[in-house]
Amino acid sequence: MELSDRKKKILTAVIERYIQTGEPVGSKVLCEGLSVSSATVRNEMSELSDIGYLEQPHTSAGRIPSQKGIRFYINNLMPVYDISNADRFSVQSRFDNFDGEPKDILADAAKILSDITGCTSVAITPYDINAFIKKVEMVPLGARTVLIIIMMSTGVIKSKICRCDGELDIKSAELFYNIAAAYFIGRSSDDFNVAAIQSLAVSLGDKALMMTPLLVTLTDLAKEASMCNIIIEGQSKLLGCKELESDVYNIFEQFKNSASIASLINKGNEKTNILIGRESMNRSFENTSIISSKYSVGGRFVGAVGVIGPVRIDYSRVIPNIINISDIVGNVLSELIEE
Amino acid sequence: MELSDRKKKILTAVIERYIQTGEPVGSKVLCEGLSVSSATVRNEMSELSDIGYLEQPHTSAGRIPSQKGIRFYINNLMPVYDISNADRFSVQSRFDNFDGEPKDILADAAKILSDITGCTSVAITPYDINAFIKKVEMVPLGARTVLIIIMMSTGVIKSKICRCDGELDIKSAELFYNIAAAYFIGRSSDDFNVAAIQSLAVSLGDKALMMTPLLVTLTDLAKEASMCNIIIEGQSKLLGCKELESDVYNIFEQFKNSASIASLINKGNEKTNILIGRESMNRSFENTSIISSKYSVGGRFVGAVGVIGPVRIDYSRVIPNIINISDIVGNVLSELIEE
DNA sequence: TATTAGCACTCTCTTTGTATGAGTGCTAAC
DNA sequence: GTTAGCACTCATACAAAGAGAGTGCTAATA
Repeated sequence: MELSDRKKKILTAVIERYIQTGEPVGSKVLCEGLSVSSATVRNEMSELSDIGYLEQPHTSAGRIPSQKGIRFYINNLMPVYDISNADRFSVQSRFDNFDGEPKDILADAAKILSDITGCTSVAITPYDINAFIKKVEMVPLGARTVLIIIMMSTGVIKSKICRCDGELDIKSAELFYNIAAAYFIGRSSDDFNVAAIQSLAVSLGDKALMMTPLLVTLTDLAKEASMCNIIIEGQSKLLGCKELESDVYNIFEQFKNSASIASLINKGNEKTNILIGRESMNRSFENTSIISSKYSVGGRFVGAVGVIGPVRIDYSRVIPNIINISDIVGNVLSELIEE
Repeated sequence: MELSDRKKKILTAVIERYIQTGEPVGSKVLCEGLSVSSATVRNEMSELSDIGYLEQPHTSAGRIPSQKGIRFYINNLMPVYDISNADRFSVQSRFDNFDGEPKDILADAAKILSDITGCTSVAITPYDINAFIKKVEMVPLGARTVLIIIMMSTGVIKSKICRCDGELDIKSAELFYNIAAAYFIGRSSDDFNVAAIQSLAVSLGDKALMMTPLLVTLTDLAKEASMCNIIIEGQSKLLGCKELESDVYNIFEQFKNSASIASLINKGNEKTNILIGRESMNRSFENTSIISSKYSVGGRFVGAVGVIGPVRIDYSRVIPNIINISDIVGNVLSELIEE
């Protein structure tokens, strides 16, 4: 079902105009740019409607692109712009000399992305199924209070306070570090469970009481540090979208479900992923498009950044910006891990 | 301008019914509970309108309370319920054996508060103008990467990654701890500024290059740990409010301005604070009520929790719940500091 | 055969008019 | 001081009419 050049031109014009204005597009305004009469345009549009690329809100309105039409446009018609070097450097410069944890980098990336695109943005902290614990540290903060710190191979750092039943002496601290080195470092959080920790604790004899809270906290930390976090920025941007008015409550509710959002942003194996409306298979997002781009650390995709906006989002402008930021995030994170 | 008992009864009835239904209240429904005719009620309501306690959306509608009327109700008429012991213990139990940092406690408190009240909730992490640095720690994470940890007298803990120009040896680490003990611990973040840190760094001679990033990071951390953070939970609850429909975008924008929200929640010197609509002196919140209660640590108010909802919020139910949670937060935080 | 002008048709949107009903304010009687 | 009665006001719902935008179809044209 190959489209004629003229049909492609008309479909492109309808979509680009609709994205710009949000209004249905009539045959009259289109014929100007095509040097054919409005009747010809009407005939063509009628056929584009027949194959499901355009639809009519009602008989006497112009045409708006269907989600299927937009999909065709993105796959076949959309001009591929790249962002200017100026824009690229301007974003890059905001990450120069970055000092911080992965989640700070992604929070910044989400903020920048939301500013640039005018959309709600989402970022996922690095998640790697092969992630393992790289380092465990413990810092006493009070007589019975210690801060346990964990660093993952992904660069994720987490810390948590732990309160002990008694005072922590040097012997106990040494024991803790030995256990961490023997049972935790180099392992992934899937490798140990509550039962394993308990049997480990029991084997410690009179030190069990002292060690148990520390080991439980460490186990919790490993779990938390292995989970991916999602960061959402610019939620209020969705409130301005008229076509999302009835969805916005449900969308905000969905935002609380990190796993669901993460799976939408992280979908597929390709670097860049575009979900148009119902393609997300999620009722709350049936009128939104979700555009995301994965970032890689050490040659593996470990997370993604993206935006959520109305279906009539400016794809050709937004997509290269998302890719650019995901590349930068990947680079910054990679440098972070190397050290 | 003392109101007659009957006027008080009528004002109370109008307000409580309006809070429940959101609809204007007519004279007919009111006369049933008062054993007078609707005409009498009308006369009384007319006078209550004259003094500005009630208003009419339009001639043939019933009356709704004005913000002034609600203020009078809260100050003089509202029954003061207390929450049941069952409710109190149920909330208390969610904080038993709490392991975590202050901000985790407040995040939990905000979540619980939002669940209980059905409103958007806000919590402020402890802020104390007299706060000082209690402890500084440093943990090496990589050859050139260290994590610097700071603990404030308020119990706030913050950590930040710092990248050094060279490898950190034991001598440098010792020097860092010495400087921290001499210049940072026991001081507040206001006591040092960039200039002071720079002159300090210069005085270190050949160690300056090594120490500067560490000291800059430490200074940043002290600043961050001294600032109060605000936590907002259940934002989407505002989307359900019809009377806030036109304000919700502006409200969400305001939520990004931590200082503005903090000042609203932390207003005044009383433990409990109620801002009805325009009393907040903030256009975005002219149709919302903000109810908050300060929590104290060591006998001083250092933060607050509260809710933001429509002016027709169920004050008599919400207020005691907020107070209860603020008390619990104060207790949990106080225990945390003691250690 | 592809294109186009012309025209009837459809449907939304806005305006106007009318009826309904809830609730009020006022007046005169109790 | 209280109340019954009634005229009045205003929002809301609904129907009818006109304007406007855009279409689909048909017949003429290149």
